[in-house]
Amino acid sequence: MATRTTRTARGVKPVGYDPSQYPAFAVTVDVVILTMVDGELHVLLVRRAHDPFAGMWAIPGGFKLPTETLDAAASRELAEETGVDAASLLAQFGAYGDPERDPRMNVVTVGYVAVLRDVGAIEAGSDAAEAELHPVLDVLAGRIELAFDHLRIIGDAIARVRTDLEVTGIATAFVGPTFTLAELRAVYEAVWGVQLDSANFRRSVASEQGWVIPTGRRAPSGAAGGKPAELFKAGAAWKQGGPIRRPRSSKRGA
Amino acid sequence: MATRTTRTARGVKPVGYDPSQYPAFAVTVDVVILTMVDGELHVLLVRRAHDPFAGMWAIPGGFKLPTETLDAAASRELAEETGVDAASLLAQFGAYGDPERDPRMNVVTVGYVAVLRDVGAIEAGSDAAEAELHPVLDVLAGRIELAFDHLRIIGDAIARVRTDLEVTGIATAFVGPTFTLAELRAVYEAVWGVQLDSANFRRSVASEQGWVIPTGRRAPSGAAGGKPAELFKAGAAWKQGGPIRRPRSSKRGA
DNA sequence: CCAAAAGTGTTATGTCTACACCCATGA
DNA sequence: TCATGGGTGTAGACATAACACTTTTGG
Repeated sequence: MATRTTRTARGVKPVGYDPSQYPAFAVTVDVVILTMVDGELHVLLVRRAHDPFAGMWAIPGGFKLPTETLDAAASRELAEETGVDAASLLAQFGAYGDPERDPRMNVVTVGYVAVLRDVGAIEAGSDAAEAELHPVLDVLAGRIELAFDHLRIIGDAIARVRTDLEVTGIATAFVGPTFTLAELRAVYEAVWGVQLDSANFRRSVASEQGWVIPTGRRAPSGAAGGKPAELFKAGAAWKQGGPIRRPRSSKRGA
Repeated sequence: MATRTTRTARGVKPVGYDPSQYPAFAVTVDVVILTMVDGELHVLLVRRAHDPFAGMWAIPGGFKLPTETLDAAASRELAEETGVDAASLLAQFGAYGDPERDPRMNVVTVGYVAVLRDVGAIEAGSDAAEAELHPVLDVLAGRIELAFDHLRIIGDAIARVRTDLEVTGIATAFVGPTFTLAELRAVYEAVWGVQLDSANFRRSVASEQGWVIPTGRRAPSGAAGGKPAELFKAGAAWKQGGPIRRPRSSKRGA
């Protein structure tokens, strides 16, 4: 029919293509950088120096260049912000284009989440007044004033990480190249807000092959003593998902 | 430090905001419309009438207007394409911005997936040469020539639906307002590419309360006879996820 | 020796799977 | 009455959860 033909010609892609004829947007990439500090999930925020939203906290981000992919833009932003060069840690989780999300112009932003260990060390070397780690619980509870729609973006990032923890091997990104099972378990507990039995956790991860590989070395005990924990490195099985299923009913709240 | 301050001022959002100073992109929304036909997952494709990629198949889409949200743009596209007005069925799953994805201009597109019943009936009323349902297996196998990066986009949409089937209540979107358990089970089997035991499926869905609500009515038997199946409608429990867990090892391939 | 944390063993309780069997219908 | 698909029952395999117990460290 005529309407369908018209729609197809108009809707799928423009036929005549004077770019100025189509609405122009700025495209940015925002990166939610998550890390564990003292068994609690934290997010890296930067303080805005200028209006709009001067003085408020925001997640780092920047413009996509016409010559780079979205993934490359996110990778570049992550490297500029933390010095970490690890594109594999980045996962795209959403796009945001509400008309009023930036008061100055039409901006569509694409959200990426990066899960890292030791952002603290990297970040501590720079001006703490400009970039800081905040507990995600504080952020999600609204106790931190966030610029733009960044509260929503961070919330979506957390939701994504929660399901990715079960479906992908993202858990190993939170820990270092070698880690104890307690460290790995703390990741699940912090992200899901649950308490996992250490004995059962060990069985799920260490008895089946491919998840963790013993290094033979041991981590030093804590200040209060305790048996030194075995150090593992991540196996190949994480490519196909995670060994831990999210408990269906959690005893503790999130 | 100076570098960080500079980065923050530059990276997060522009301070001076002459829009022409920042790279301009066209922003489109593409909708992957999925439906079940004869127990097989199908995707709605439209044939392109003009270059580039004239004659090839593509997923429907169109430009985002500066005055609407991304969700609204997707909703509008879905309504224009199928006549279905159901924003709740739409789920955003990815953004695509490779520099060369559109040979004419810088286009960033945001992918949405819509899961519907009876696209067939709607689509049959219009010109079949312009819009057609194709089995996703054919598409993913590369047997259909697709425009742009639409093969990748469709692949991502399927991957999203596969996990959403376990995590969200999207399964009910494939079936009508009332449905038999065999219809619902066929959704899982088609999307996951597995065979589920009908007896065990019934137990998971119908013995626990909140998933399906009996209507008292029965569906007519098929041509070969058989006991008429009970008709159910979806309960409220689907808001918090699905009752069926994806089997860890599938007997049949996907 | 004592507290603390790692690591092992054991048992009860669910959940998943496979399959046997009965029920209701169209041809 | 026979084939077909809906629906119920049930026993074994498997997974999960809970917790007692042993091991190894720091103080």
